[in-house]
Amino acid sequence: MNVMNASPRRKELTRLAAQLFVQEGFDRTTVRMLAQEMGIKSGSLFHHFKDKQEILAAVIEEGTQNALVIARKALDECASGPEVRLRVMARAHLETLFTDRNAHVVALFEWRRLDPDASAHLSHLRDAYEALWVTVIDDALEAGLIHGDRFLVSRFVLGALNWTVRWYDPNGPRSPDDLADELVAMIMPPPA
Amino acid sequence: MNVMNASPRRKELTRLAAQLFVQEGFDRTTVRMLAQEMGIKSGSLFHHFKDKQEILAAVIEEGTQNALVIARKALDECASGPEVRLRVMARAHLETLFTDRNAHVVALFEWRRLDPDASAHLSHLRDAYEALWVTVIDDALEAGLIHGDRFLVSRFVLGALNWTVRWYDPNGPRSPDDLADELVAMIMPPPA
DNA sequence: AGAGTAACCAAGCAAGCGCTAGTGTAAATA
DNA sequence: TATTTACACTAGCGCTTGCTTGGTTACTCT
Repeated sequence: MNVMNASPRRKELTRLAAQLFVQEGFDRTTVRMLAQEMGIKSGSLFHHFKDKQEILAAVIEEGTQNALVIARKALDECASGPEVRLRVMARAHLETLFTDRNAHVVALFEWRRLDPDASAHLSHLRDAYEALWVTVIDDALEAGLIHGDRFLVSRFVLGALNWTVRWYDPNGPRSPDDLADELVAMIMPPPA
Repeated sequence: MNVMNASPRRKELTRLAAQLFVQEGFDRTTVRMLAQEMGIKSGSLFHHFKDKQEILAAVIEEGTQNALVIARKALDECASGPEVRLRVMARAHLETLFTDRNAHVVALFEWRRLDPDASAHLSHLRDAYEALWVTVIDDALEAGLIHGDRFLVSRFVLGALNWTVRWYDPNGPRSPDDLADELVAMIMPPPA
């Protein structure tokens, strides 16, 4: 088995796995299906991954890692006021959600299939990402841009954004940025 | 096999199945697990349900049916203005979501496991429910209570509400009604 | 040339899967 | 009283599952 996680082959296999996990769901995706999609035999799969669980963990880690990087970069590039930062954060969220769509759908809907160890490790990553959101929401609240309970507002906003993967069509007329702006507009009083 | 769907025994079995489906996920729930939870042997299960698929369909149908009834009743009982109707609808949504929690979690996260026939049948039920939402949102928009695209607003609101099943603790200090009110407050400009 | 290693394969095991067939039994119906 | 119906049982078939084993190929580095 390949001990190091960074092999480029492994990364490509992880991408393919993400796609299948979304198409079929983790439980219905067999190691034989995964292998076929990757152009190898099922036995060879276990050279790259310890077991099926580890493939799932790799998929989720990849997606969450990217989300964190993109969000941090987006926030760093704009040192502007809380309104812009809120919009930028929402845009960054949808950007990751739809460029790494497969990985994120897996992270959102197959998280519970992770074994406890992997779940604990990945929870830290996810918490780091959500912490970014909380600061942005806090600033917006303090500036009087939005109103309500900080905890509830962030949950509601993240829920609305995450749920987009269930209905949004990236090939439709609306861009992800449009979506983000509309959501921010919805929770902010109209410009006087 | 029991042809009629309305047997009280079957209804109880459906409730138990919903619980297991939430705990383990549909795919990981075996007919043997279901049978044990029901206090019978796995073979006996197929006297009540044609196959495993039909159990899933029964669970989802039960939940969606109830949601529709509760929402209609709530709206009928208040012929008030659009603001109250919006609040009432949000409350009704969360009320069903947490009294029939198991069934709804299954409906939200295992829908794709339905075979095409069952899915088509149940889609009509779900569409009827969502149609209620659209009228309520439309009225609120027309009254100038909220602003934005009718399609996007309803998706965002439903997303925020549905996502609560992932983080809300009914035993915590906040009631579902509080939650509903906070969400409505979030998307409405503060009272002048 | 020889050693080491990453990537792969064919074959198959043990366990578990959904589901069926056939039977027993107590209560409801004729 | 005879027959049907509802519900449960035992036993197991045919198949798929995740994963292992033991070995081969192709490439790189010394």
